[in-house]
Amino acid sequence: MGLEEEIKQKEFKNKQQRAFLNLIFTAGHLSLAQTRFFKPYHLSAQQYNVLRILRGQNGNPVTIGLIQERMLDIQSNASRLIDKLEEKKLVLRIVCPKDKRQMDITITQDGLEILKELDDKLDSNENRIILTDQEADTLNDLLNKIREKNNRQYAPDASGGNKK
Amino acid sequence: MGLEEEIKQKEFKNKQQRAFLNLIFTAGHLSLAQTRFFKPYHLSAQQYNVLRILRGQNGNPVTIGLIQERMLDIQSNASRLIDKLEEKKLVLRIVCPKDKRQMDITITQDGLEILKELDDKLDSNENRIILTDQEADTLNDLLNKIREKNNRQYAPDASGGNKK
DNA sequence: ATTAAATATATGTATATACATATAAAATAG
DNA sequence: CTATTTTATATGTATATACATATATTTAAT
Repeated sequence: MGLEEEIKQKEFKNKQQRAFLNLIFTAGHLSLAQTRFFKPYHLSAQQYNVLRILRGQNGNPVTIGLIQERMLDIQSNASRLIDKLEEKKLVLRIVCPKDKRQMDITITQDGLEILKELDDKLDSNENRIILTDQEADTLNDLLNKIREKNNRQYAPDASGGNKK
Repeated sequence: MGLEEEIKQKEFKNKQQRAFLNLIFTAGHLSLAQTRFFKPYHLSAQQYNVLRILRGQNGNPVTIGLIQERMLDIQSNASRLIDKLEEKKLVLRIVCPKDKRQMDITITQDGLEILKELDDKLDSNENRIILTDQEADTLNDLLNKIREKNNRQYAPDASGGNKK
């Protein structure tokens, strides 16, 4: 079903607007699907993302800042995410002895296990993006292009207006 | 900058995974940009979306349900969104006389004016998706394709697992 | 060394999201 | 016509997001 039917809107200002709305719309769907996928594990997609980052370090501790930097969700509060993961005993957080401002975060055995379980489950579903290699590349390129423009226009401090 | 540099991850399982992550990542950026764009007007992107739906009705009242149906964000709480818009006097909400369960929502003059202002501002920025017509079409098609698969796999009630 | 600036992380707060449940009115069944 | 089911909307609640601000520690300046 095309975007037009889904949101019952026939008219778009131009193809760019339609693609933009479709992007927001589709991402919303995917992110809801993700939320639902992770829910039975009492994890959010973000938390899963953090666990993967940690696993990627092969046991080396990682700071909150580094996690923040690598997260998909740019405004995410890594500190509170780690809180949640720590509560669930999926990560360990200790003060870095070299620099007491920093926290050394590592993934626990429990964390690794839940990741394993999720990976298996995701494998069987990961073909949820059912695109050919070429299509996936095209999509990837188009998204990069959009972000490139977007980054210039909406830099972190560009408020985009200042009405009252 | 490609996704690889932005999230400092060189390895993806496959092109599909990279495209999927890029989609989530890019949408996050766009939606943050939207949030910031609307902030000076004390509106959210969703609220703007609702106002546009209302304007599209040319003065005919619209029910909460219809708004919900047309919204980009599928799980959005139209009822509470209308609350906010009513507080700001941008919409009018009255009980429908024909069916007292329903609410008749209409956009106010204030609502129309703020929309006009935003439209102008958006016009000058709407080229933020700087794609050719052909690229925009391609993107649109790819997104539809993704959603199509996704809809089948993650139907509203498909929990996707049921661990504790 | 002492004060100021920078950095890493945490916390407060207002709003939004996801979802379950409640309330009220209308439609339908008997 | 009364009881039941369905529909339209609202509310409660736990969690997440955006962002401003606070705290602690290190680095730099004088």
